[in-house]
Amino acid sequence: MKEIYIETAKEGLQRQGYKLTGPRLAIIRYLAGEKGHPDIRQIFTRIRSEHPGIGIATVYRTVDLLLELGFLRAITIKKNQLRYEVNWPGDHHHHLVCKGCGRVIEFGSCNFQLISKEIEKVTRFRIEEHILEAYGLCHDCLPGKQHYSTEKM
Amino acid sequence: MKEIYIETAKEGLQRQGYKLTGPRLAIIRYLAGEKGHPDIRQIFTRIRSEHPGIGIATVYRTVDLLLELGFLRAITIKKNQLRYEVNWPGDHHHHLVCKGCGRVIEFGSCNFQLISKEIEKVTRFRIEEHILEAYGLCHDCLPGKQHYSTEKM
DNA sequence: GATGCAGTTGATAAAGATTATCATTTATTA
DNA sequence: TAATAAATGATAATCTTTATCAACTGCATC
Ligand SMILES: [Zn+2]
Ligand SMILES: [Zn+2]
Ligand SMILES: [Zn+2]
Ligand SMILES: [Zn+2]
Repeated sequence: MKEIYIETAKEGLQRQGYKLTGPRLAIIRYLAGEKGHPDIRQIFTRIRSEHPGIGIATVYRTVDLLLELGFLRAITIKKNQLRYEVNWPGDHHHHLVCKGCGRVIEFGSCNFQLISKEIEKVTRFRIEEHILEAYGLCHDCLPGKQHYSTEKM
Repeated sequence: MKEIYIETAKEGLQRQGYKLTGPRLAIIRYLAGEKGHPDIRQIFTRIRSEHPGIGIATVYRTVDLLLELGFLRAITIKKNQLRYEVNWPGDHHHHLVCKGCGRVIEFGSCNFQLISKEIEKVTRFRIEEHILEAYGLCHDCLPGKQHYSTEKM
């Protein structure tokens, strides 16, 4: 799976005329093995540990490129902080974020395609992608409904 | 509608112990009459035209406060740029953004609630809100499928 | 394998966005 | 009206993202 992704990304870059450079390969390999949802800063520091010379600008550039080519997805865990994850083929899922502790859970039960055709017809748009994020409280953060006692104490 | 929103927001602020200040009222009134999806900068410049002394920090603070209290919603039109809109009671809608021209259309046919209960059961989260944004091409941007000819010319 | 070149990189400057600080002002209550 | 805590505006400080450009490199050609 991971190897297939790496190969597919490499082929994709080359087919579109982009060079297979060391920094790009390092970023692709790292992302292919990352299970979480790192932000730019995390990607940068992780890559730099085994590829010390890399610059932050290259990370921005490569992440943008991988987004454009569809090898990455961007998600919004919290305001003003984009996070990234591999866009595994056939793995369509979304995220549930706990507003208490920040925990992120993925869920695959998306029913957007049930209404997208109708929306396309009405709006005459061609819908290519969508993002869906749900926010709430996880089981650990639920019980203490301290909102009343601590909010304006 | 607009007046009701303004009154509700004023009451909401006071009930939670926040002062009804000039800057806050100016921002609330402006937002109540805004039909689009302004960002912080737009809110700031609009408010300043009739409330010249206001500082950008106050706009940030007030917008954050209104978000927390549920009087505003944040949406993501494009990467790294939050935009805001009034959270009208009973008006649940989402956005369709054209990747070509940036045009934004709202649609109300959301079916997320059909799966949210199941997700809550499985994950033991309590879901409080969700964001859904669709991206694609509007009718005007569709015809010229110049992607092939211009992309790497 | 050497050569040429366009694409890429890293360093760093520049620009923008957001937050922190703090003296002054203001809404609210009594 | 006076007392008080909250809020504001100016601005410094911090972060984030983008622009610039000389040096470097993958890759095609020979
Ligand atoms: Zn939690
Ligand atoms: Zn989906
Ligand atoms: Zn809207
Ligand atoms: Zn919805």
